[in-house]
Amino acid sequence: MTNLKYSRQREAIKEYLASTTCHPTADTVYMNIKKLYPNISLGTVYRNLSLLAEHGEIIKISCGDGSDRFDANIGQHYHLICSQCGEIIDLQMDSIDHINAIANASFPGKINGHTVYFYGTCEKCLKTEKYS
Amino acid sequence: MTNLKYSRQREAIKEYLASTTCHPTADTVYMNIKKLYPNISLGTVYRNLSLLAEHGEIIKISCGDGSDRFDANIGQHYHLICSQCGEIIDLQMDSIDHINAIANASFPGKINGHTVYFYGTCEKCLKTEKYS
DNA sequence: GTGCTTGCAAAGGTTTTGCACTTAT
DNA sequence: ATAAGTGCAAAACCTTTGCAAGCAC
Repeated sequence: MTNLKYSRQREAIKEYLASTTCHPTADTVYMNIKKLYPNISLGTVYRNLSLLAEHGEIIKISCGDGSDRFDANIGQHYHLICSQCGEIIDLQMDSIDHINAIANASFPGKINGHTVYFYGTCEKCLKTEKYS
Repeated sequence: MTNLKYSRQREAIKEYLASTTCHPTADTVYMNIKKLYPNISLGTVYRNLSLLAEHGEIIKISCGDGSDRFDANIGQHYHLICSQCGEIIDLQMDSIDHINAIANASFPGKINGHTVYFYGTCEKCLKTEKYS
């Protein structure tokens, strides 16, 4: 974990991520930062997203749909992946940290964390759904 | 979802997956099926793994480490990803299905499933760990 | 000045796809 | 006979990396 020296590009990436709740992909971040810094390269975006994730300033979401996504919200929260539109939506919900204890109960190793993705239908898609 | 016609290759893939609990990648499946059918192509393996997952005969595990993994155990169970050796281990544990209800409680859409990956240290790595 | 950061382009790894041929039904 | 499956190779896709130049400290 190397030292971080200031860079405008990284700062812009952080700001952009903080400004949205839509969990963009690296490419989406790239497209948006480009508006401000037209010369930024995709490699720089990837490098900074990795660095920021490594330093715990952002979260990397790998939901297995091709590209990873990124989230500046590092507080404890969970995600819903809408089966219809594919969007990732933040869930406000009670803690489910106790599932670690449940998993640990009969496991000979040691569990210290978890990643959860919920699947379902988001509010928007539910409203326009053809089949109730 | 197309009809499935019998094929030796697909049958071999199913059998191989059923014979192991180690959650192989597509490439590992390919290597192993090759022993039986030396001419099988990687494309065929990918096509069949997708088909089988689509039909619910196997599960695709995307833990975000580069390659997807596959599992013939389609019963309800969870996985631990060992932070030290990277292996994926099946967890026998009580149901945590109630987390859907917790997530649903204050969500305006509809939740009907979840994917959980636990992180920690497997038994083997725990034993050889330097720092207690 | 030193070392982290950048842009660019090339390469890497994983997965998908087009095509002509083969096989199951 | 027809539609699904196959092998092969190329392409697509996402991400990482080597390098020389630039910038922060």
